[in-house]
Order: sequence, then C-alpha cells, then structure tokens
Amino acid sequence: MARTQEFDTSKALGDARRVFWDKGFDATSIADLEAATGLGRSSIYHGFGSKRGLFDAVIQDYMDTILRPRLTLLHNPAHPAEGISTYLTSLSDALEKTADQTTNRGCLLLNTAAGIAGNDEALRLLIDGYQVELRDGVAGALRAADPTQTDAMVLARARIVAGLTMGALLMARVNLGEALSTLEAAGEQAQLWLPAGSQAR
Amino acid sequence: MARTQEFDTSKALGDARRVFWDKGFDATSIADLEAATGLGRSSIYHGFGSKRGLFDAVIQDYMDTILRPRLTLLHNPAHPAEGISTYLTSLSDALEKTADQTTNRGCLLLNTAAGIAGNDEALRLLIDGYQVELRDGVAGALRAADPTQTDAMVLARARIVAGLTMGALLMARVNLGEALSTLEAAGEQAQLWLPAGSQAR
DNA sequence: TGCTTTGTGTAACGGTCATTCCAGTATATA
DNA sequence: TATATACTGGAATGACCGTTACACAAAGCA
Repeated sequence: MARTQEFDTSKALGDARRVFWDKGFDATSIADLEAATGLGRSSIYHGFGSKRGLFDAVIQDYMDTILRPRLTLLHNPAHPAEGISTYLTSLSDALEKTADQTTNRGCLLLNTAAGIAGNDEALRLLIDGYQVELRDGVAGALRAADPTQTDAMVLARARIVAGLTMGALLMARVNLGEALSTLEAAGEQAQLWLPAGSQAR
Repeated sequence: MARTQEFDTSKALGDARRVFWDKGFDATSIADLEAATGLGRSSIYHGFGSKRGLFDAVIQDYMDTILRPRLTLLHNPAHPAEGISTYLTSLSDALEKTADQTTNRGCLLLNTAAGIAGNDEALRLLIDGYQVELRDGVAGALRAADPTQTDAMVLARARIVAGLTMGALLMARVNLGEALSTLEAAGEQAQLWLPAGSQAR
C-alpha cells in the first residue's frame, strides 16, 4: 500500500520518555525530542499528532512496560507475605539504577501529577486510577498475608504503604538516599503487620 | 531620596504565589504574573530582577509564612504526645480549605521538587533541607512523647510520618479525599507508637 | 524650587516555541 | 511496471516568551 515506517515506535517512545522524565513536559522542546529520538519533526507529527500526543503515548507506554509489571509483584500466590517487600525492593532497585545518571527521576507519572495534572482532567483521572490500583494491590497483599484483619485496617495500612511509596518517589528527585531509606522504613513497618511466623525473608 | 514603591510587596508575593502554585514555574508567563499581581513588567523586573527572582522570593515567603509556622506545631512542650496529630490535622484543614477550588492544591515546594531538572542544585538543596526539617521535627515529637524509643526506631518512624505527609500532599493535587484519608491513616499509625496512657485527644 | 534618585508605563526586541506546508521518497498492491 | 499511499526532510510561520530600553513621574534632599 505505501511506504513503511523507518523508525521503531517503542524505541522512540523509550527515548522520548527519557527526556520527558528528566525535564518535564513543559521544559521539553520538539528539538529536544528530535535529538533524543533521532526522528525529524515530520515523523513525530505524522506518528503522534502533536507534542502532547507523543507525551500521552509515552505515558501509556510507561504504564504498560514499567508501572503495571511492577504492580504484579504485590500478588504472590505462593508466598502472600512476601508481596509487599518484593514490590518495595523492586522499587528501590529501580531508583538506584538511575542513580548513576546525573538526574534522579523518581516516577514519571507522579512528577506529572505535581505539574500539569491539576489543570488537566484526563491526566488527573489517569493518575488517580493508578493510585487506586497501587493501593488496592497493597490491600490485596495485606489481606492475603493475614485474612484476619478488618477491612478498615487493611485499607488504612494499604494507604500507608501506597502513600509512602509516593512520598519516596517524589523525594527521589531531590535526595535519593532519603527516598531509599523511606522505602526501607515502609517495608519494616509492613513486616510488623504480618502474623508471627509468616514473616517474609 | 526618591520615589516610593506603590505596591505592597507581600501582597504581590501572595498573588504571584497563587499563579505559580496553580500552573508551575514553566507554565506561568510574565503576562500571567502581571494580571495576578496588578503590577507592570517594569515593577516586576525592577523589584525582583527576573521571573526566577520573583519565584525565589515567592518560595522564600511561602516557607516563612506557611511551612515553618506549621512545623512549630510538632513541638508541643505541654503535651508532647499531641504534636504530631496537631500537625497532621493542621495540614488536613489547610488542604480542605482548598477543596472548593481546583487551584493551589498540594504543596508549592513539593510540586516544584517534581518539576526541577537536575541542574537546579540550589532548589534541590532548599527542598531537601525542608524535608530534613520536617523529618527531624517529627523525630523530636516522637522522642518527646516516648523517650524510651531507640534512635533507629525514632528515625524510621519519623520517615514514615514525613514520607506520608509528602505522599499526601502530592496526591492532593489529584484526589483530595484520598490525600486526607492518607493523613488520617498516618495519624492513627502515629497514635499506636505512643506509650499507653499518653494518647493524644 | 531645582536636582537626584528611584519607581512605573509603554513599546519593542531577539529568540524560541509548537505547528504546518510542501516537495520529495519509498513501498505495497494492482 | 504504474500508481496510490504513507512516510520523511527541510524550511517557514505566526504566536508567545522573557527581557530590555527609554521616557516620564513622583518623592526626598539641598
């Protein structure tokens, strides 16, 4: 039918992600995106419609390839008590892996929440939805590890883990060590909620 | 010696704060600031040097008039056990006060943290310093309420309260109710750390 | 009252931004 | 092979950005 696309879409999304993650949406220019992806403006606009279209595609890709896979760690059928600690250490590892670069990135989605999300209903709902997924994932892990907890207790504890996760990811942009320590404190607190004898690790 | 300034500096800082808080630094234009403050460009540049100079002044003013005063709530000599819950409810009240409006959600400083690129070392240090103040303030309150805790225990618990505070403030921009519930969960968890009989409230 | 100094208003500047246009290129199908 | 179709390169566009230049206005001091 026609000419074939020369660039690899998922590679381009990964390259663009890096720039948006470092600089944020506003501070990223089309020229930055051209340089990072190797694409020309034409290809960017043909493929994604606009800067915002590319950003939305990047966010979607980020959720699919990074956030969601990590959420599944919370659900560990064989060893229910280990879900939360596995999740938290996975997060710590990911944060440390970006530590060698000059910028600490935290979480692309949460950085976005602090920026444009307030004035952008669609983005707000997206981020809120993810927060619910995270919190409920933690709640499921808590429930599986100790079915005797009341619903209210599970919810309050899930909020603590999810809230600390977000606090740590935000702080990672400013002080990586403190962020890692916060995740560690979250893990230790979660251990205390496990019934004796089922402690992870 | 010369002509007197016609505008009230602290009013101007408050007006500018509202815009920066709502839209973030990048997305705020000089025209926005003119409209919000009622000042002309000349006065802005004469008084603050640049857009960034005004922003820095706004941040300084924000810390002096909002953040620091609230931090003092953590230190309650008469009733040490009440410091943390007083602080958290003060925060909740402040968040709820913005419930009707869509703007000014969360914390100006933490929103800034998510937005800064790696090159702004000064801003990074400022935000990190505040985080330390918050965490150590909580640690002081915990220690005062129960001097029998080990240092490691105090630090870990302080990280939990401070981390949850940041997580809630970030989330406030996206889901206010969830943010308030997170603060509540933080308060309840802190209650459990108090020695029996000294429970606040 | 004149003079100096500082604050304000207006207009313009160069630069950068996201976006568009158009000509040219490659390819799958007919 | 011919052709319709989709992709790409490069230049141009108009809008908006932060900042500056300059003329004028007000107020303290002589």
